[in-house]
Amino acid sequence: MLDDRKKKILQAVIDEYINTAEPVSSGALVKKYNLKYSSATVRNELAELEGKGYLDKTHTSSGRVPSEKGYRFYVDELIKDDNISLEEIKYIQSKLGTKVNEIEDLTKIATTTLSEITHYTTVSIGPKAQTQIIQEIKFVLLGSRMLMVVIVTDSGLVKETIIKYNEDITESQVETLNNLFNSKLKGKPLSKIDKPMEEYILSEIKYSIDVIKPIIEQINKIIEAEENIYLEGANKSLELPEFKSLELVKNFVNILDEKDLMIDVLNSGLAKDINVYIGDENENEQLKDFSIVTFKHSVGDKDLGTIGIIGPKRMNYSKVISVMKYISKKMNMDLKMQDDAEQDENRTEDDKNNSN
Amino acid sequence: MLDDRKKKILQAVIDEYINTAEPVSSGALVKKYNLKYSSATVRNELAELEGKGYLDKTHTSSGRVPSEKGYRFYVDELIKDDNISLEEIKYIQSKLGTKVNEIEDLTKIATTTLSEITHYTTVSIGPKAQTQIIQEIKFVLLGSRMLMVVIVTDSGLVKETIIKYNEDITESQVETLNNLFNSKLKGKPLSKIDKPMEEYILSEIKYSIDVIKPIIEQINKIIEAEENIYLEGANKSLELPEFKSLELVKNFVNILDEKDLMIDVLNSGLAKDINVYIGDENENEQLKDFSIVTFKHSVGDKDLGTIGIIGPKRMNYSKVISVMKYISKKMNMDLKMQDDAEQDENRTEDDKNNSN
DNA sequence: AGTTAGCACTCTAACTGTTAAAGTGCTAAA
DNA sequence: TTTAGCACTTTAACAGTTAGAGTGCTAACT
Repeated sequence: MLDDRKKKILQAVIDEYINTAEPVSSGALVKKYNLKYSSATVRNELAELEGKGYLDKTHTSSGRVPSEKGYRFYVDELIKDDNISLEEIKYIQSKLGTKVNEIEDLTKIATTTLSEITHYTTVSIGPKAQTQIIQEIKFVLLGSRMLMVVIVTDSGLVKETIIKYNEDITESQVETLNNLFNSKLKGKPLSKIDKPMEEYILSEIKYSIDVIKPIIEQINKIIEAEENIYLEGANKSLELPEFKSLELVKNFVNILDEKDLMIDVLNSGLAKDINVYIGDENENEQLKDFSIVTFKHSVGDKDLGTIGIIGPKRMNYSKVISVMKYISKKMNMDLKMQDDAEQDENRTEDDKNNSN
Repeated sequence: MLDDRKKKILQAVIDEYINTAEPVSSGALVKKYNLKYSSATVRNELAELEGKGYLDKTHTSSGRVPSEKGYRFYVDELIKDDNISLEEIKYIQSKLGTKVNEIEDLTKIATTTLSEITHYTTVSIGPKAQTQIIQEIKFVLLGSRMLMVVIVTDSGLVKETIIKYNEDITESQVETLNNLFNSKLKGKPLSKIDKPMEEYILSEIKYSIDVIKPIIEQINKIIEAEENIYLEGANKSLELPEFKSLELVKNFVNILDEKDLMIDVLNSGLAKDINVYIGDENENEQLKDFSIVTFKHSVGDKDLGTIGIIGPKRMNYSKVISVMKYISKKMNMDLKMQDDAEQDENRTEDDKNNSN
């Protein structure tokens, strides 16, 4: 499609524009990138690249600026090698190396680290509860009228909620609840706590509907609750030259404030890969002046959360993608190790059972 | 200090400025507020008010703008009656009327409602953990290597955390932990889980330091963790005319992003009252162009969280203070009722005991 | 053929000057 | 003590000018 010289010039234009945020002139390209052609030749090439839709101009006599098609080509074809330094790798290792007890904490640490290294605004959400498999449901009595429900899923996600009653709950009631819910729901996906299930449990249990009803309600609430969004480095973006426009700043703050929007975007990405949405490629109208890069992290097919970067279309895609790739790999390794440890645990138990 | 006419004119200037965000001229005052003096007389009064420091000018021939001293006088002396409509009262009642199981949820609802009614940005934090009294500590085994610690305090705050082990934990160990921690810590403030306590527990318990150590660490982490801040309506502020200045917008976003700063401000307010900080009255340099209004809500002397509004110095103090007062009263009533119910519960039990 | 020097042309950004409108402060009279 | 009247100040908006940056095109060169 594009010959080598055009590719090289296109890459130079985009690299330069990402660096300087100023329209790139033919003269500057020749000087800074040691091109062995004159500015006039470069001008002809630039005109052709513009004709093909890879570049734009801000006005008739201005330098060139990448179009969205240009950025897309750049992301797909032109950035090849890893753009991550040894210091950055070490920093990531030190941050992700700290022991955490809950997956969400690891996600938060990764989100913060990603923002620190790239200097962009990052967002993340935890795993989608609905798809998780219930490993255990535990009812715990706090005082005499407060019941805590704890649900543990197979990927180690822990969700808990509290129900307050106007009458006392006894330990034997709690025992019954534990048995009933576990026998019925262990191994099922969380989304299974639905209407038929509710009716079944209500028919099964011997005491008052007033005890069960709020439990089901409350469990459904935490399952359906949109994952809380975690945001880091909103202020960093504002230092970028594109945010000299008040309009854009307001749009940006509005986007970050509208949590459902960010949750949708994070959820829409494909698993097992890094997703790049440039400007108009975003479904939502509000996002058309921004680019978003996301990745889901998971072990096997278990969704463990999604992390994303949002910034201007003039984003340092090469750095962002490299750092994300590394963080993604590192998180996977950490979780794999943990998973293997659990496997070991199971195997040891099996061995014990066999030797008995 | 100020005669009645000056007070009246000062109030008119501030009311008008809060409405229009434009410097107020002598002519506009006479016309809009039906003053029975000519603009020339008003001009003389304005000049005197300026001389006394209650008003400022943006340039020699401009209208008047309230100074911080002016706002302070306005807040302390000039706003008297409640500025809250029946619709607003009903809306608050409907929002705060929904049943919640955890105090933090009530605080969040109140924060959101406050933002919706005032159209300002609101922030809140939960109760300070350190001062709470431990009512119960419960250890719950999830699977065989995951231990959950749940702490319930006297004001109904529930904190929980998870510890993962590399070896199995038995139910009897959990039992021992429950007995030991409860016998030692029940009725003590959360802050009491300190070094001497740690050593005592370690000396008392019969098994490995590897089990206890992470528990103490993890408990300390959740106690010392700065309360998560809850933010609502950041975008609403940006519609205000003061945020035509890019500089101010960036400052504002930076402030909201710097969570420690907001936490400090919320914590610094006095209990049992509404705190108003106008511009330079704020300790922090970054806040000098903004005003902050906060209140703590509590039952008795139990701190249950703090809610605040942040906006430009040209804030509708009268509306903000009225709405806050009402929400504060309403929250207190709700919690009082709940408290009374618990009292009832205890009394009923006492009665039972007595009748036995 | 492809490349390039040269030049006319375009557009922006910064600045200068001008003008109308808004508002004050002051003086002198009521 | 109040107020009408007026000179003075400042802003904001608009128009005009200019220097500089950069392009596109033509014609010459390899």
